[in-house]
Amino acid sequence: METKAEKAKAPSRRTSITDVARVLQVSASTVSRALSDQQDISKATKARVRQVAHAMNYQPNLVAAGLRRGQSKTLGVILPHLSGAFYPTVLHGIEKMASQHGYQVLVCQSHDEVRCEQRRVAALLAAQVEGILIPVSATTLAEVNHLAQVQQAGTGLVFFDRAPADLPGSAAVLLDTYNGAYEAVTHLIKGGSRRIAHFAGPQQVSTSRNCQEGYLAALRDHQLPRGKN
DNA sequence: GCCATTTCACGGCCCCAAAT
DNA sequence: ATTTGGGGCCGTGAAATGGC
Repeated sequence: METKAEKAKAPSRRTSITDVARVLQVSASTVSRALSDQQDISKATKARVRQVAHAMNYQPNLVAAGLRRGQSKTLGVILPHLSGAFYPTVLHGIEKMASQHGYQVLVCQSHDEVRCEQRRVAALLAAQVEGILIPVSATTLAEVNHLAQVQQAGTGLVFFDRAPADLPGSAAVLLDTYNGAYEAVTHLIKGGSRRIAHFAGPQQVSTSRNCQEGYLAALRDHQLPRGKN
């Protein structure tokens, strides 16, 4: 019967630093240090290790490294969807900054649905991500227990674009859509475009409630009737 | 046979000791 | 002083072991 050690040597297993070390007849420690370019390894050894590792198609196991370090160097991003221009642009910025700081990014979609968002949050916590960036789904605003669990786990949590109102202690990067809409309408009115300013209804202005409220507040403050609907 | 407990393996990093 | 080796550790799950 096959032993555990023999199973571990199955040919389908991916190449580890132990395999590279065995070929080079050095220790796994030496391979690890050579591949991470530490100073206390000779140039000749580094070159040999890299050559053999490349030839054996070695890929570092980030899970194992994170296990020892106690950090995964991975961030999770949960987006409602990947369509349109906004979220892909934000994701590009997140990945760029994460990469600059040595972090990987895991991206999931919530499909703008709280149940799906809960599953994605659980999966990212299980993957030991160090932080989660998320614009909460449209149906999450009244149901934030899964997000509170992220905080309780000591995992970083940053909202962007949309954030729940009743989750103290969380960080958020938000667009000021209320004041943006208010300022835009005020600018039109002061520029003499009173008709243009109240031509549309709030739902034509934006799907964002904040934006709609800013629009309506500006009309009210400048004593204009609200738009079509 | 079933259940609970213990042991082991996984991959890579860190620290200390030993060799040169 | 520099380079390398070896053991321990991390969290999890599978396998082995023991007791009933």
